[in-house]
Amino acid sequence: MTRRRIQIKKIDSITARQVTFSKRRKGLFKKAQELSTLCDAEIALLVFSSTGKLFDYASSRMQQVIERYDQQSASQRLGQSSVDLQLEGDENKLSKVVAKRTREFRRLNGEELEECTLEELQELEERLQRGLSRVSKTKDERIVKEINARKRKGIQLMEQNQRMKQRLAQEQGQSSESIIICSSSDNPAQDCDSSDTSLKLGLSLFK
Amino acid sequence: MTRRRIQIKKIDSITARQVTFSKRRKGLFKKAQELSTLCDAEIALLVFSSTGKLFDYASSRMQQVIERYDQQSASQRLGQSSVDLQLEGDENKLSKVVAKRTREFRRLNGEELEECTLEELQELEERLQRGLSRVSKTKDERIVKEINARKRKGIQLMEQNQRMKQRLAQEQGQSSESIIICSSSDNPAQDCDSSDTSLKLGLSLFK
DNA sequence: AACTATTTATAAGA
DNA sequence: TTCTTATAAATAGTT
Repeated sequence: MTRRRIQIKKIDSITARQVTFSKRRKGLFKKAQELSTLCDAEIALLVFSSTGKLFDYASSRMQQVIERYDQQSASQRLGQSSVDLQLEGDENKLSKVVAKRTREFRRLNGEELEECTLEELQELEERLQRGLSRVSKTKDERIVKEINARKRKGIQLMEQNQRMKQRLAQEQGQSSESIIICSSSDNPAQDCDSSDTSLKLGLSLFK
Repeated sequence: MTRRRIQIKKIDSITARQVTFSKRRKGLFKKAQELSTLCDAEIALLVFSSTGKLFDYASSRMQQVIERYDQQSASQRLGQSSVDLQLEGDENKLSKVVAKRTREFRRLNGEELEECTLEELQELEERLQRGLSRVSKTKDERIVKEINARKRKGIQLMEQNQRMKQRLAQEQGQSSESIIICSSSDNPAQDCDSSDTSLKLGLSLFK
């Protein structure tokens, strides 16, 4: 951007890279502050140098901005229907986020539990219990929901089969062919009730 | 920065502000990308417009950069040893970090639990159970440790008392004064065993 | 969304 | 690192 134009690719020379990093970082932070002030925007900027040093700027409290981002991006992701997510094959994104957070959380426990006071441990214990009960409750609700969904779907399919069987019976009465279409029980609800619950703990069957 | 110089303060005109926001935001993001590429820096940039719209850039995965920031800033805060922290009365820092993580974690659950698949819920449940049992175990160990410490301390104190009582008995045998020093039981261990356990759940007694 | 006169940012050099 | 300076890039005001 001056004496001569440069290519935007990693600078080979370490010293030149450091100099450029220093200069451009300063410029970037200035621009961020200006944008925040001029346009009343909430901005967070995190920069790690190649040597690992952290430089950060936030127009308000960093944690506040990050939390706002987490919320926003979460609701953006929730904006799409879960069906779309699954169709796009992105269903693992959420599970990865959850897993990472959980790992982080456990790492924190593993490393720092010894440093906690009794009060902190009790608080943590209570929170984990609350979290666990909420997760368990949601899981149970989900199981019931999936069972019911399967039951309904089964009933629909059975009804369709019944109708088709009747229709075919009429047509085949004309062509005098035998009717062997639906070999399962004639009670769809019972049919679904007796299905193995462990199946419902596998991947959703209707995505 | 062009036709004429401007003051860096909030732009009054809403439309002018929006135009400037759009232009400068574009410039800022470009600069961020360039810095990342040229200097091999890991960068995250979060921008919320005054209307609440989110614009973000991250040189790698946003979550990854934010976690690196959290770690960095946490370890900066926890750089001092926990002993020092306690001596300086900063023992609450750790509890705050723990609390923040836990809040984050719970928020994630709260917002996204509905979107989880059954498998994710089961995994979460298991992890929470493991985490909970670890926390409970550590808490119990801590309680036993503190009870034992109090018991030892009590025995020491009682032994001291015994010795002093004897010494005073000798001296006061000379000055013929009465001996009313220690009014508690002569069994220190039992004395401590009967102390209210709830006391041990309060602040550490020996920090 | 385009244009352009200026201001800013900055690459190379000291 | 810091300064200097020629030049590239960004952008305020205008159309």
